Amino acid sequence: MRWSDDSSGGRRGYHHGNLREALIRAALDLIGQKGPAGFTFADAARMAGVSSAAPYRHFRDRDALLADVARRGFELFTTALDRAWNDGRPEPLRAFENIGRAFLDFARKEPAYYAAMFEAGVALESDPGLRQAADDAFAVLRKASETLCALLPRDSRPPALMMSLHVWALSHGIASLFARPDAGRRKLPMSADELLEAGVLVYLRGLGLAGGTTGGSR
Amino acid sequence: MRWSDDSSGGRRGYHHGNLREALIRAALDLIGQKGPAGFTFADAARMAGVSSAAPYRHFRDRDALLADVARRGFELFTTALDRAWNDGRPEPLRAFENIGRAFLDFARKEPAYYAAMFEAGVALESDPGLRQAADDAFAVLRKASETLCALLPRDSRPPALMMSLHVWALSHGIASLFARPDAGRRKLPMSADELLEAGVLVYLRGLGLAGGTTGGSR
DNA sequence: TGTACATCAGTGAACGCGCGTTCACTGATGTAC
DNA sequence: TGTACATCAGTGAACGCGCGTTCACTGATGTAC
Repeated sequence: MRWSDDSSGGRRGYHHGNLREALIRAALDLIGQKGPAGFTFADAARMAGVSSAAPYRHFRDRDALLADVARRGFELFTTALDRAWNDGRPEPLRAFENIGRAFLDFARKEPAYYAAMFEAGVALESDPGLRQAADDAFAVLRKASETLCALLPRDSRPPALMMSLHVWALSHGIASLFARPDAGRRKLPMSADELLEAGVLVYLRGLGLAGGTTGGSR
Repeated sequence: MRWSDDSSGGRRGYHHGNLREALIRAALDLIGQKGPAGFTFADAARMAGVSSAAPYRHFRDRDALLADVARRGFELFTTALDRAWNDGRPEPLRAFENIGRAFLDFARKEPAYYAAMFEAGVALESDPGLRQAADDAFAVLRKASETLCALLPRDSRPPALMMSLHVWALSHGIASLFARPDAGRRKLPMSADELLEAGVLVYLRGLGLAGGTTGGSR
């Protein structure tokens, strides 16, 4: 056991003390700068201030490190979504929209994690717990969808799984097209947040879940 | 001028005759096999059967080749979407759904193009005409959205641009999560096509555009 | 119809570079007694 | 409290490899006259 909070790369002698963490932080930095493809094992070692052989004490190879980053990303993602949902408070519909905002927020504020999770092509099997972590994140949205569905009369309830897949896909689509660092690929008439919120509202209205008519009354 | 249809790499002597095309085909092959990150200039040259210096006669560098692939991808994409829309025939709503199917179809059948277009991180400025080609593809969806919007009474028309962005994002989200070679990341209770069609229907209903109530009547 | 010449699209050898990986090693740490 | 020892997490040198890129070159093609 050791001081687990050796802030950013400062060596304490021969032993690094927290190389595993330092490598992960380095990976995040590098992915943030050059994308998941541009990240190399050697670079991460250099950034952590160790020799290029050192990382092998902690990760089988580059992919193992990436998979670990992705897993952690999903864990943080789950926490963020769960906090946004807040058990459906103050009110399911509003809480549902909060999930959407949290989704985009995460993509924007943690582009490196997001890239490792969704764009690095990491196989979900490459790390024990990665698939589980990804499933956990999705489960938040699924649970929220179920809560919303339960508000409808029993004979007009859409499948909650389908609903959560739709919202998940729409959120990811908006995030990856419009809320990433390489954004500006297309300039929008509104923010990504507004776009997602509007989309989810229209969708929910289509399910009979959100009030209002089509017009401007909001 | 020369026989432009020298099928797949067969040299005809000292001059290749169609190296530019052969390199693009090689790039598509390689991207299809190993993803856009795994594609290298040298590999493309090898696959086309020329020395590693030859590609420089046709492309400034690797990125220029990728950008060209992306541009061509968008051109094919535009054609596919436009054909699916078919000027709104036989009936706008059905034609609109055909666009969605064509979108996923393209992602599935041309994963290499799709990756170059949406996942390779190619800057839209890196090729003259790339941005235009991307805009043209989007314009098909936009035009279709406008046609649908025009079916609504003037005072309850949603902005067509917003509508097309929603459908574009949903389509891309579903394509990139569920309709790619690396799919199986999550197994679905329905096909990607059905998922997208259902999503678009719910969305359109939310706009007041598609008939039916929420229940199972379809 | 032939010849000279400009142009073009290739060659192949060479270079520097950085990556991934292995290896025997060694300094630091923790622990048994 | 001290000492011997096992374990662990690093080093640093070395390797093979493939990539990107440049260079002077040369074979093929097209064209002017």
